[in-house]
Amino acid sequence: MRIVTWNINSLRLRLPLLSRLIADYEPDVICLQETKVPDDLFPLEPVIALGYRHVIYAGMKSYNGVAILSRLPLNRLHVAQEWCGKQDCRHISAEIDARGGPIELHNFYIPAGGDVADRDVNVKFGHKMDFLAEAQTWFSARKNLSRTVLVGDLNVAPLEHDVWSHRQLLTVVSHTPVETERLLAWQGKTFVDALRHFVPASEKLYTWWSYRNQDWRIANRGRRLDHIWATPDLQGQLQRHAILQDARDWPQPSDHVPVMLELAL
DNA sequence: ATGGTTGAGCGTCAA
Repeated sequence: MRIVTWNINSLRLRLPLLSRLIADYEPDVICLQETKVPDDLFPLEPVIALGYRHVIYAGMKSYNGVAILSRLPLNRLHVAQEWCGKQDCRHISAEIDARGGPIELHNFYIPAGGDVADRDVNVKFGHKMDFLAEAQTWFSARKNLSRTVLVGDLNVAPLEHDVWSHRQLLTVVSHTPVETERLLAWQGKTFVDALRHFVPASEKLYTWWSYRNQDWRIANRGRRLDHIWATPDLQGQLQRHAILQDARDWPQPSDHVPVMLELAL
């Protein structure tokens, strides 16, 4: 089973790129963030035409928005509709009908957190920290969580080599110690970092390159903001991963690239 | 310290 997560930064604008992703990588399940489309305008017909008959989404005008597109049957899980008391379309979850039993899938778009890493002067940072804490609480209350995959744009690069310069980014939102500690506390023993299962922590690994560099490849000031976690019982099924870097050079690209996990299911 | 770019959708705001 191939699962892709991608912050697409407007689904309607990048439908042609979605089609390219599908042609190149044939994912069974695609989790999207920043769809930026209200539910009544969701491009359902084109998505179905691409072969994804099982589709769930939660979108709003202009901002945020998450969706799961699947070739396998899905049951939407109506849990935790609200995070931090807001209905701002940052989480959607489903059970995937998989061989050997259902897989529980969570797709998150964590708040970016604004520019200043201080909740007293920046409410967006406070929101991000509260969201991470609430997510940790929610998952730690789930006893015996198994056969669960969590993906998304978590907007935190937790490890030293998840950013181009650990030293220079220690004060930059996404890599500050309070954020990275909180993200790792959420991951805890509940989840395995599936990408780092394949790529040692000593190697640089990025999934996002800013639009604000003339040549992203030459500057290579990347960060690993997009993640795939799995419960430890799935560790033996982790088969392959891919960071689809080439997508950063597709026409009118997202600043995030798709990330794929293949499970032996 | 600052600015650099992109998207949604028409105000700037968010990233």
